[in-house]
Amino acid sequence: MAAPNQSAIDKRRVILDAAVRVFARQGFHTCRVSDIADEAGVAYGLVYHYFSSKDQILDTLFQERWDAMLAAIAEADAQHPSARDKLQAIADFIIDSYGYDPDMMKVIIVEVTRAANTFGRTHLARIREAYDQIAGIVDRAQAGGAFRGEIDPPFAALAFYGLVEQVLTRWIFESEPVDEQELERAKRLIVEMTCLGLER
Amino acid sequence: MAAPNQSAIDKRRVILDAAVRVFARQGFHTCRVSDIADEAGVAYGLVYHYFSSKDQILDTLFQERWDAMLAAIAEADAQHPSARDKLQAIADFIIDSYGYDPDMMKVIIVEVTRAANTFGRTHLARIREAYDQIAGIVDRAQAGGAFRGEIDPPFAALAFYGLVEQVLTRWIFESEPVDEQELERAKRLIVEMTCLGLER
Amino acid sequence: MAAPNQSAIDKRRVILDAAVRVFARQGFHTCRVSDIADEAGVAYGLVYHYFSSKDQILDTLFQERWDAMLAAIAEADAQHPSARDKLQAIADFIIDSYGYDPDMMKVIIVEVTRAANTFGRTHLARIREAYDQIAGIVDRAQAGGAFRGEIDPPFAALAFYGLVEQVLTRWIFESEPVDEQELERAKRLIVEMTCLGLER
Amino acid sequence: MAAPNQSAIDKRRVILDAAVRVFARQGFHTCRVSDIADEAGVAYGLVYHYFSSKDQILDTLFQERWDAMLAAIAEADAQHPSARDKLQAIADFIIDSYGYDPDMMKVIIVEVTRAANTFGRTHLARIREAYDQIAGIVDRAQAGGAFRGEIDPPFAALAFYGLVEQVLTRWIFESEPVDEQELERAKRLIVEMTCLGLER
DNA sequence: CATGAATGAGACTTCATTCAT
DNA sequence: TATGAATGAAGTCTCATTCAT
Repeated sequence: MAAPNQSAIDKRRVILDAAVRVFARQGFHTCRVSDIADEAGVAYGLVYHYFSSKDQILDTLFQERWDAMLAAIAEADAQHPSARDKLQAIADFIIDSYGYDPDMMKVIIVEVTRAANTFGRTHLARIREAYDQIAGIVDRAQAGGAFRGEIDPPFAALAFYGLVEQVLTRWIFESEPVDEQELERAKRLIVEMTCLGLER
Repeated sequence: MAAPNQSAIDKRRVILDAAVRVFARQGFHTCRVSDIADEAGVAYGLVYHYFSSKDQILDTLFQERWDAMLAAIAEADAQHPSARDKLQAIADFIIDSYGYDPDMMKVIIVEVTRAANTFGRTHLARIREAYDQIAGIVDRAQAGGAFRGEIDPPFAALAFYGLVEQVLTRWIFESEPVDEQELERAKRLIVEMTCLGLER
Repeated sequence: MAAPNQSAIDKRRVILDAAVRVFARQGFHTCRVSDIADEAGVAYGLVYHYFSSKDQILDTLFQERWDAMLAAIAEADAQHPSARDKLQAIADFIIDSYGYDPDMMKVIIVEVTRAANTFGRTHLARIREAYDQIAGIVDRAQAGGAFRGEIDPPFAALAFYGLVEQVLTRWIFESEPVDEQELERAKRLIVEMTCLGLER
Repeated sequence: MAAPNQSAIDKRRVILDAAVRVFARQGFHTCRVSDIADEAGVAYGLVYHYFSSKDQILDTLFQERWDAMLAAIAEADAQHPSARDKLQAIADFIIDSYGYDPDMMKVIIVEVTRAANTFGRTHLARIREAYDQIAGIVDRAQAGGAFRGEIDPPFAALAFYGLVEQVLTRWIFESEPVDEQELERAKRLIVEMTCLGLER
């Protein structure tokens, strides 16, 4: 009676977590709301008690995840002095996120991008924020002389994030789970590739 | 009855072209087969005379486009001696493809490449071929000493294609059309970024 | 725990009154039980503490109102000697009821009649009682010579009640509230029309 | 091949006719679209090929019927010189309509005319036209001296139509079908009551 | 008495696909 | 080749009702 029921199972959370698994497994368009309810072990109608539509579940998932992403980027920017270390921290965060919850990352990458085309127009601005923060890091590194000035920062952000996303996409399409060693190798190569390029 | 009607409007082509516009505008899952028929100006049933299903229309679109893509990569590899020029030719081809038919590229990227669960699965092997060809280019450049050996070729292919796709994705979700100058700038920066990296 | 809470707000009454407003505003079929609870300012489940179903709320409303109606008719019949005055008293009661609580009358007229078709079969006998009482008034007036005998009493009851209902229906459909003067005019005309007819 | 398929069964018509029976039997809100499809003997989806919603079926039914009603009133007004004969012709038309297709009249009265909140609202203006035409008949009869001037015409229209509707409503809620003799009696009494009133 | 989370049957509507002409 | 009516499975969402607290 003193504390709000912390021990009680938060059904909303249960549904959200189940949705991640179902979206990852079957895809947003292919799965049914009943699949989510079944996966969560709750009654059909309860999904609509907490969410107004199937779309809103995906929306919520994206928002939660993207908030964490933006926070991590800000944190990376604040913690590290060198641009390379900042990018490394961001890459680490995203790659570790995949290691921790590959389903969630699959949903974010596969479904939200697709959805941005139709109902997710709202999220575009939020997604852009991440790019802008990364571009800011590059911009300041160029000003400070650590990065060369030929590549304009927004473009550099595309390259960095594009590589990260491509790595995740590759993992997503592969059937086998990714081991710790592969995660570490990816973290290192992403930053190496971004900072040094291919040419000797 | 005598000659094969070459002059007659190729309805199959008309339907395919209409599908590109409709898929780009509404998304594959959101549009109806009747939308395609309407856009093409043909009767509902005719779509099913030429295609066995809605999926098959997208399949056909992807195959046509990806064949062209693979041919262009092979051509780029054959025509140019330096790895950098090869990559430039590939980037040029893809960027120009977008300039020529942005709807088509939008469909390929949004509806096929990202459709990990449902659609993309089918075409995975074919998509992989493109990566492998690019990786091959890098591999040979490393062997020849033009590229440094720290980045393994498949990973480099991810970086290159990831950047290209990211640029297109940005354009896709922007409302305004992209002008010629922007196309040229992108072509240059993609190769510059890939080959030289950010660090000075 | 000691005294029966007379001063306590009678939640059952609150719910019933709220239901009248909600049914009037949205219609019985269109509104949700939660709308009633919201309007009443009580918890969802409390509605089901006092009523076994949504139907039963409408039932209760009808019964309360129709009891009053039958009592008023009996009273009118008892108080006045002339048939015309009896009819006038009945018309006055119904019209004044509308003036006092138009929502309630709207519900009775619009929803119960509709409902009679489906679940309200029960109320038909009770509704018939009102007609029968009015017919009885006419019958005795014909026997006493005040009314001419050409119209059989049950039919006359239809004409009288039909006119009253039609007047209310008109008001119900109109958006603007009805003023006192209009109420009085209707009372007068209803009886005039019923007793004297149109022809000179 | 010459004539447009006149002999072909008009499925739209079949669905409409089936809807009348189903709405009359179960009520608009209580029946399912599948009930209509079953009653019509067509596939579920065909209902939606011809009508955009369940509501629109009822709309269509009302419009068809009310057009006939307005035409009949206009015809009655044009054909007969005396106001009493005009009213008689109108009463005849409505009563005969019930005799011919009681289900249709039940639907119009129970589901549309009384559906103040939701449905009727849309058709209000059209319904009003009928009242206005009847009021016009009364108005001219008063001007010509055939009717006395104490009752204002719109009010007289309420009385006339109210009685007709009340008679039909009575029949609707009685279980037994109405015989020819009863129809004729009603026609006569409606006009008699309206024109002469109850008092001697 | 009071609360509102939980249940799940059921309705409407959509739309890919088929088929008779 | 071409048409569009016809089919019916399937999915989303609603909401009356129950129940644990």
